[in-house]
Amino acid sequence: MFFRIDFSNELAIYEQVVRQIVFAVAGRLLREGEMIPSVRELARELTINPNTVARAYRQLQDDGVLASVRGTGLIVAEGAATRCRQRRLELIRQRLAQVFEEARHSRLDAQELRQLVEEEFFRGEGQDRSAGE
Amino acid sequence: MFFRIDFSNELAIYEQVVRQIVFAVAGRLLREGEMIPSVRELARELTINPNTVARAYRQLQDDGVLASVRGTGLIVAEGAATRCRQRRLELIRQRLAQVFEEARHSRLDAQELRQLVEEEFFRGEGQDRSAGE
DNA sequence: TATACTGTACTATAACCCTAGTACAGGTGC
DNA sequence: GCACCTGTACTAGGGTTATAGTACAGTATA
Repeated sequence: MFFRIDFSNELAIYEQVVRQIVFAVAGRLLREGEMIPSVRELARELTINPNTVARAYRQLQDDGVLASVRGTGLIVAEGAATRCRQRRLELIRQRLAQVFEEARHSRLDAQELRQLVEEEFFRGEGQDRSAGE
Repeated sequence: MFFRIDFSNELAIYEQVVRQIVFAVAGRLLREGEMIPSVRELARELTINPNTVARAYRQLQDDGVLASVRGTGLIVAEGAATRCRQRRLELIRQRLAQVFEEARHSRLDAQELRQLVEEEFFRGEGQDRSAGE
């Protein structure tokens, strides 16, 4: 699968799972109606506790991203793609705004900030461009 | 003062305080040798617990950013400016890398991402440019 | 029917984060 | 000396996160 957990991240593990599934649906790595990994399977894969995965899945159901098929598993809900795309944009925008605000507030030189942005934007360019859309 | 706490932020409060002081020193809003707000004063101002501020200050001492003057208070340590500038760059770089990686991994269109970056970069341009350096 | 898989729901424990309150040694200024 | 400020160090309790383990109803498959 295409999920990774960053244990040194300040974000809670279950939040990372939620976020990555939202992003995966937004990027059509997961399609509407498609089944997602089971609670136990994903937990094993990420070496985290099944309860933590279950918590993420429950929240994603509340958000309308996932839907339960009794006794079988969870699928990507109908209409989730559009919603996730919207949410992905908001999340990225929010992060960018936060970094820029922080930088400006501490009077980091605009040009220096600009240069940082350019460097990081083009770093890793050409990665994650392989798998067929 | 120039500190603000975002209670909805995933970052722990004491971490936010640490971060903001590092950034303030980097941006010369706090100069070496200058006294910083007392534990109780900052706690009152931010409406958080003095223990939380004390914890942040203790960590900043361990990091060599602050130095204790017994019975009087805490000052910005000698040599802190350079160290904080370095750290600010790393922190910003890290955040940018994270956002870009996330966006690319979910196959957000490069141009769309680029546009988001431009929008947010120039939003708020002209703010935080007032107080005299 | 039996087996093996789903999600879901519990209890319990440990580690943090934050708050609240109290206490004390040390410095400053009247 | 006295009042008032400083940092620092405790105890205690509540909330969240993550872990471990157990249990059960529902579904698919052989």
